[in-house]
Formats: sequence, structure tokens, C-alpha cells
Amino acid sequence: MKAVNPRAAHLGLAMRCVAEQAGAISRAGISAATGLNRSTASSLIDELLAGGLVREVGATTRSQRAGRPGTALGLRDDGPAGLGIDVNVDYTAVCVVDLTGAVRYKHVVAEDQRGQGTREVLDRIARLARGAQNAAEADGLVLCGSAVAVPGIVDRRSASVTLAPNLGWHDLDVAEVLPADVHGERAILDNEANFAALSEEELIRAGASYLYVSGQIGVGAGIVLDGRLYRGAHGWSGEIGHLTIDRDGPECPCGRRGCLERYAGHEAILRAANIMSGAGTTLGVSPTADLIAERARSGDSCTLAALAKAGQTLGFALAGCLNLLDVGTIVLGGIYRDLAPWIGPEVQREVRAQFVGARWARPEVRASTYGAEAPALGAARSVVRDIINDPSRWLARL
Amino acid sequence: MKAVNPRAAHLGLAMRCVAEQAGAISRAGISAATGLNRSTASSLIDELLAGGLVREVGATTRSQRAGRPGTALGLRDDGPAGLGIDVNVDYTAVCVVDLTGAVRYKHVVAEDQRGQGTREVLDRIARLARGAQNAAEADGLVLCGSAVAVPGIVDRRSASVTLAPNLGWHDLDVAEVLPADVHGERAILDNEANFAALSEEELIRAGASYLYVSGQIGVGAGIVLDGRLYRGAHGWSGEIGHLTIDRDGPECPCGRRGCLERYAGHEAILRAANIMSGAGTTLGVSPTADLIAERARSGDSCTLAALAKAGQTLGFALAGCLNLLDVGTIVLGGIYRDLAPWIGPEVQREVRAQFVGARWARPEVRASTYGAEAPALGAARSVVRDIINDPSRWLARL
DNA sequence: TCTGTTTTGTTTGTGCGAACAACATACGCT
DNA sequence: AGCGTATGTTGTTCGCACAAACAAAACAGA
Repeated sequence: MKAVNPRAAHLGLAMRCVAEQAGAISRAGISAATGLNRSTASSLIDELLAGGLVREVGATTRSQRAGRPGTALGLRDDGPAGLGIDVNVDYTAVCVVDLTGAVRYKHVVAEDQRGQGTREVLDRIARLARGAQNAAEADGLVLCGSAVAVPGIVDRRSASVTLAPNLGWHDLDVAEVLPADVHGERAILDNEANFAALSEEELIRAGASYLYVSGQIGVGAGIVLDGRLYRGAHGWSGEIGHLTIDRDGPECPCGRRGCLERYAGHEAILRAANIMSGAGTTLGVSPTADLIAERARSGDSCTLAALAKAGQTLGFALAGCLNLLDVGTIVLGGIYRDLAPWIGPEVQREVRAQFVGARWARPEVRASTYGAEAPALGAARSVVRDIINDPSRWLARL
Repeated sequence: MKAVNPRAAHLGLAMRCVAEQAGAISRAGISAATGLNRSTASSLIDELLAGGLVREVGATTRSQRAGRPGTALGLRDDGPAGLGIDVNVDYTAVCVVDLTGAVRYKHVVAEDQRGQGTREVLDRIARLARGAQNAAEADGLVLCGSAVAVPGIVDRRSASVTLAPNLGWHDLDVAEVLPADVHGERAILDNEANFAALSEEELIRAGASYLYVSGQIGVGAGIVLDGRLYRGAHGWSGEIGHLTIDRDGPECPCGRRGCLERYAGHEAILRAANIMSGAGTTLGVSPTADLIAERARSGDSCTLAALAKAGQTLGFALAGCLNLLDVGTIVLGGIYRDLAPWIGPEVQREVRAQFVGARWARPEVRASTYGAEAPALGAARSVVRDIINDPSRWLARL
């Protein structure tokens, strides 16, 4: 229940136009696309230019047509930037993304957090964040906010971690250690799978509905409907790892039986492929995913069979999700991305067999654009996306 | 990509305020709730008063406080009204709802459509609609639009039925026969379960997320997220009837095995309870649901066992949906509403056992507010809700 | 009963932003 | 070179929201 500010709304409108067709739209083009008057569009662009969000990129848009060519507009790559941090069990990743969505800085530290105290982990995060901030400033960027991806349940209001079992965290205020709240804004917190889902820029821009399936130690999903993330009534949406595949299946630590994780989770695949990594301790996610992929490439029949079975079971579960949600696309992320050459076709086949609407439309199954860096990238992008959607907030703080 | 019209947006804002707290809010209250200036709120209300959407209801809002009492505002019950039509296999229902959401006219014709030609069915719909229109006008109302609920797949753009297998319809333009498009607006079309879900006014107003499970011949669901209906990429969301419960289960007409419908669908319950209605032909939905309820009330152990099993299976399937969507509420509609005393507890128990977040939050399982009239009512309400959300469109046509 | 206080609703002026029209500019085409 | 077309800018008008002032209607207290 809030009154609208037309100027702010129109600034966002113009900004989104520039973002969507960067380098290929002029002031007149924005006028045509939005229905605003040409003079109004000019005024809005002036404000965005002065605020350092937009710049005139080319002298001409598209030639070969009669009439005066317009001056093409694009997002500035030296304006505000977003800091994304992904705290995971066996690695921590930071990245900086500019307004155009390009990655300007990236740093990954592979180190298992489980043996360490909370204080040490937080210190490392703070150090990494400061390093990213320094690098960004040296690159002419200004950090305008930060976002942290956590493998667990978060309370977005207080920006604190409610429970992250694999990190041993509960009721922890992560935002407090970050440098980017210098600007007065606290860090945004969210679940890893949710931020990973938000890394698929192209689908979001298209306003698509999709399910981003993230295979890690567990199996989670980020749900994007009509281009917007759906978090659920309590923020626990996408908990597909414990969908029941077979009520008489193997026991799961969660107390139930036959959960999807027991068939298509990371450890389940390792076990089925007879790759038991050192007495039950899981190594870093990507290394072992690489190991599985390597064995599959070399044609190891046991591994291939394990992947086929995992893909089939995953596809079966996802078909159920499709029947409920009718999303157009399924994105395979996390370890599934690297295993997509073997798992993808199985998923696709199973989905098409079980999806009620398969006769009229075929949901697309694709590998995610980014790998392990997806959560950090999605987190950083969601920061700059906030600025693109509502530039007035950024302009207000000069 | 459309420029905003602040006046229209604020008119909608004021209208929603009045709708939400009808009879208990003054101009000053709207100003406080929206942040708009008191004079602006007055101006908006003047426009709504002149347009016949709002009226001054009481002289005073709440006494016992110092200061001049405000004039309470409420929605007019003699303004524009919505026409809702529910075309089902064994009955057709029409109803008229005024701005306040009250049902002003209701008429149900129980007649099996299956033996009849498309033309005859359409003629009956047109006749019912005209009857409703006449009754509404005699009651001082003005129909401002109509909505049709259909058991099948619709194309909302063209407002035509793509496929309704149980009616024998395909690619049919239903809107053309309705009288309410006199006003230039074509009828809105949607799936039965979707409109039924929209009949839960209270939850929508609260902006809640819920799953409306509609038990009919099949089992469907309407998905409402944050107070808005989610229809899916193709408009096929909520097809939970063919979620697989047991891959080795009984065959289903859809070609798969062990679908939910085979366990918790209407016919499945009838069969399990040993109530086979006349050699396989299903009667009207509510009659047989009443029959089941009657037997259950009389303590028939076979029926009670059948209901318990159906509830358990339904709950199992819904728990999976909850893990994916994390909605706060599950609403049991269709035949499940009348059977809720026996099915509800089973569903609730199963959901709490299988829902991952059950330790921290318990999703509510409730029976739907309305029974067989829910789709028609939801359809009619969605018409008036459109006016409440954007009164400027109505005001523009004087 | 009278007065001060508080809240409501209306009136009046002011300023901002958007629409509109007119004009200047730049380019392609003939 | 001249014409047509599309772009960008400038100045004016208009709609809309806001602030301030004022009137009205209660209540509280002397």
C-alpha cells in the first residue's frame, strides 16, 4: 500500500529499456517502446547520464534506413557494481559484477569450513570481501551493495542465517562483517539455489518460468516464475531433495525413506559409480564432479549406468514438478551441469514421458550457463538488478 | 513496458483500501494507509463516488476518540457486477456478484452435457447468461463483464476453449454467445480449478500463497502465490491428478501408471467404498459426494477405510507439492470439501510427516469456503476484482 | 456553558513532471 | 542540391499531487 512515484517508475522503465537492448536503442527508441513522449525520454536519459548509470555508446544505432540516426545508449561499465559472495561447505567464492552484468572480479578459495570455528570463517569472508572491494575500486567501480549465498535457511528480513547445518551455523548475522554496508545498505541474504537460479540472466530478462535444479551435497531448486524468484511462504521453496521416489526405498538422514537425494544426490552417484572418495568424506564439489565426468568420458560402464539411473530418477521427480508448475524450462545446475551430457538426455526423456502436456509442448532441459560460480554470480547480479529496476534509489544517494 | 498513469494507479490504491476495510475507513484513513496527502485522497474518493463505485456508508467511523469523526466509506452494492459461468459435465452454474463480493443471483441447472451437441450446450449457456443479466438489471446492477470456467485447457488470449475432453469441445469460442460482451469486453476464460481457487477471497486479500485442490472427475489444483494466480508457461499448471504415486500402480487412461487420480479421484473413492453408481456412469458430482459423506456419517467401515486411504495418498502427493512450493495453506475443494471431515485429518497428518519444514511451520489444511459453486463464484469475483484493482477503466467508460 | 484540543474534510495556491507542438539537425536517396 | 524522414531539443500547457490554511465536528476540562 504505497503511493506510486511516476518519475521513479519511469526512470526504472527507461533503465530497463537500456539494459535489455544495450547499445541498440536510442532516446527515440525508448519513447517508442514505453509510450512516453520523446522529450520525456530525453529528460529521463539526461538524469541517468548525470547519475553515471548510462552513457552514449555509439553515434548511430542502425543505418540503412532513411532519417537521422539516433545516438545509441548503453549501460556504463564503470558505475555501481554488485558484490556477490557464496559461502559453501568446501569453498568460498566472491565476485564483482558491473551494471552490464559482466564479471569484473572473481576469486575462489577452496577450503573446507567444517573443521573451523564460525569466527574464522567470518573473518575469511570479510577478508575476501575487502579484497574484492579493493580490486573493484582499482578498476574504477563503486560497490553499491552485497549479497551472500548460503547453503541453508535464511531470514531475509534480518539478513541473518537461521540454519545452515553443513556449516554448523544458526542465527548468525553474516551481513555485519561485510564492507559493502558502508553505503548504509545491509547485505542481501538468500539460499544458494535461489541465487544460482538468478544467475540465468537471459531467462530472467525474457520473463520466463523455469526451475533451476542445483545438485550439491543435497538437491535443491530455485523457482523462477514469470522472471521473478518465488521463495515460498517461509522462504523454503524448492526443497525437492526430499521428494519421495519410492516409499519403500532406502532410509534418508531426514527420517523418511526413498528421498530423491538417495538416488540422484552427489554421494548417491559416487556410490553407484563405485567412486567412494576416501572413506565417506566428500571432497570439494567440483573436483569429484569432474572425476565422475572424467570416468564417464572414458566410457566406464559402471559410471555411465549410475548416471543414467540418476538422470532417470531426477527426471521422474522433475516431471512431477512440471505437472504442478508448468514451467517452460528446466535448468540443470551444480554438479548436474558438468554431468549434463549424460544426465540431461535421461532427464529429458523421462520428463517427456511423464509430463501431462508433453503432447503439445516440450519443456526444454538445458545445462546451466555457469558452473560452481553460479550462486556468487547470481547474488552479485541481483544487487545490480535492483539498481536497474529502481535507479532512483541509487540516484538519490548522489 | 508501459508508462504508468499515476492517477489511475492511485484510484486503484484508494479503491483497494475501501474494499479491504469496507465500512471502516475514512478519507483520512486512506491518506494514512497510502501515504497520499489528505487532499489527494479526498479528490480520489470524489471521483470514485461520482463513478458509482463507492459510497459514504456511515456518518462516523469509530467514536470514543477525540476529534471530528470521519465519514466511513464502503463499496456500492448497486454498481457494476460480474457474471460468472461454470460449464461442467453434469451441471451448469451461473452467478452474479456485486462489488462487495456478495452473491446477488445464483442458478444451477443439473443436466448432463455429454449426450448433447455443442450448439445446444452453447444455447443453454447463452440462455442462462441472459437470465442472469435480466435478474441483475432488475436488481439495480449493471453487468460489467463475464468469466467462464471450463473443465479443460483454454487459450486466454483468444478467449476460446482449446480442449475440454469431458465436454467434447475443442477450439471453441465460448465468449461469442455471452451477453455481457455488449460492453465491448469479451468474456474471460479459464480453467475450473483456477477460478475455484480465486473464490477464496479472504486468502487472496491477505496476499497468501496456497494450493486449491479441486477433486472432480479428475484431480486438479489452482496455484495462488502471494495472492496472485499462477497459470504456468502454457496455462497448464496444477495438473496434479497425474502425479505418480506408485510406478507399479494401476494403469491410468493417460497411459501412465499409478497416477494420483487412481487413488484419490472421485471414481476411485466410489470403487474403494463399494459404491458403484449404476454400471460405471457417474452421476452429478455433488450427489455422489453427498452419498459418500452420508455413508461415512453412518459409520460404514468400508467407506471410512476408502476415505482414509484416499486422504493419505492425497496428503502424500500434496506434501511433495509443499516441499517444492512452500505454500502456507492447502484448501480442499470440489468433492474433497464435502469429504473434508474424513479426508482432511489424513491429509494433514501425511503432510506434516512428509513436509521438510514441518518442524518449524505447519501448513494449514482447510476445507474450501464454497462447494460446487466455487468455480462460478470465483469467475464472477475475478471480474469485479479487475474493477477494484483498476477502477479507471470502468470510470473511463462512464 | 465556554474554551482549548484533536481529528476530519475542503479549499486554494504552488510546483513538478509529462504531453504536445514547433523547430533545428542529421542522414539517405534521387 | 533538394527532398523526405527520423532524431533531438526547446518552450508552453496541462494534469496531478502536495502543503498550508480553514471550517466542521466531536471530546475534555474548567
